[in-house]
Amino acid sequence: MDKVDWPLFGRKLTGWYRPDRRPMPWKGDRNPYRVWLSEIILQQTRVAQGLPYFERFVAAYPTVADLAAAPDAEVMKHWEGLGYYSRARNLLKAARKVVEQYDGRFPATYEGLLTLPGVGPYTAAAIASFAFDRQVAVLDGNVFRILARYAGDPTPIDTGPGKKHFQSLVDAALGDTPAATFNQAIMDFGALVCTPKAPQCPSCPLADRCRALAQDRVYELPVKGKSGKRRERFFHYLVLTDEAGRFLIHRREERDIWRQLYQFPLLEAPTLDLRPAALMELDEWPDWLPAAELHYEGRSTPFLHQLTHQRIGVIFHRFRWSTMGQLPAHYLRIERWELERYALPRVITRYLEESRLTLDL
DNA sequence: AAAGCGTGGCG
DNA sequence: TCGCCAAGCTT
Repeated sequence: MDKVDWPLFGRKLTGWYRPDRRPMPWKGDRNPYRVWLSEIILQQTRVAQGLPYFERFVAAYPTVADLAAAPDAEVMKHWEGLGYYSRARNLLKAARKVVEQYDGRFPATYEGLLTLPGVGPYTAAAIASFAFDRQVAVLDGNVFRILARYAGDPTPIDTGPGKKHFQSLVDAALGDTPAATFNQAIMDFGALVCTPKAPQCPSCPLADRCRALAQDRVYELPVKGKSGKRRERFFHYLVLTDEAGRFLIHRREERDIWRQLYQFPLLEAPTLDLRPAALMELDEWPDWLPAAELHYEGRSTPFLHQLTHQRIGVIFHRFRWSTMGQLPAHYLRIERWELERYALPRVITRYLEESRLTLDL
């Protein structure tokens, strides 16, 4: 097998590249704060989905010092709906670290950037190249796919050795090409030409040297292990209101999805089909909630909430709890309108939208 | 080192 | 409908 001519790959790639083919508000921006913010938002997230969040964060927090000074709950609220909420928690940690330990300035090297929470190899390389002109290549999903196809390389991409292997390939491909341009070009190329599902091979400028295309293996590459099956879960939310129509909520703290987001009291059960009486029989039923004082007011239709590794059936059970008095620690009694001030999982905001339409709440 | 972490769009 | 996957990181 002949060795791949990586310098040629780099020349063709940068020859194809035009910044305006895929406009993004942060493209060409060299401000480390905005580069970092955009890269965190775009981790495992499509540009179209992240874009409004970027605008919102920049407007709310123009500088890293503004962000560092923000309350946790406010940042989580801004992040609401974007998913992977550890990014928001780490965003704040990193902003505070920059302010407190780095005098308000982002580290200007790949290694320095890696010390920030939420900044891994990809993000450090992106910031180092875009904001500080460091000669480092990014390795993201696009790069894996493009290189695996171009080189016809069946090395699995989701293992330690595989990542190291493709890092060496992209390093070779980068060569002396200015890294900011190369990195932007290869990611745009992956988004516009060498796409996962419907790659534009007939019009691809790299087609004449693409080994996957020559061997008709484009759709088999890159190789990755098969995804495990989804965990099934069933959530029963208790929507408890007092005589004034106030709600009971609390913040999720456990190592699980939606940490630091707010929700109604939750019972997780082995099934979705539970009547109120069966609900109260569960071991999980909270001691502080006297079943005799509750007046059942109906339940929602089931919601199916799909996550990458879980499918969650969710039902909201409405109860009137007129004597709602002393609350357990960490539970909040709030007005209906105050709900909007808390960061909520998507399934809960969807329920609230729907129940507003049906006038249930 | 593998598993866990959200949400939405697309074929 | 369903699985894949999108500018990954942490533990």
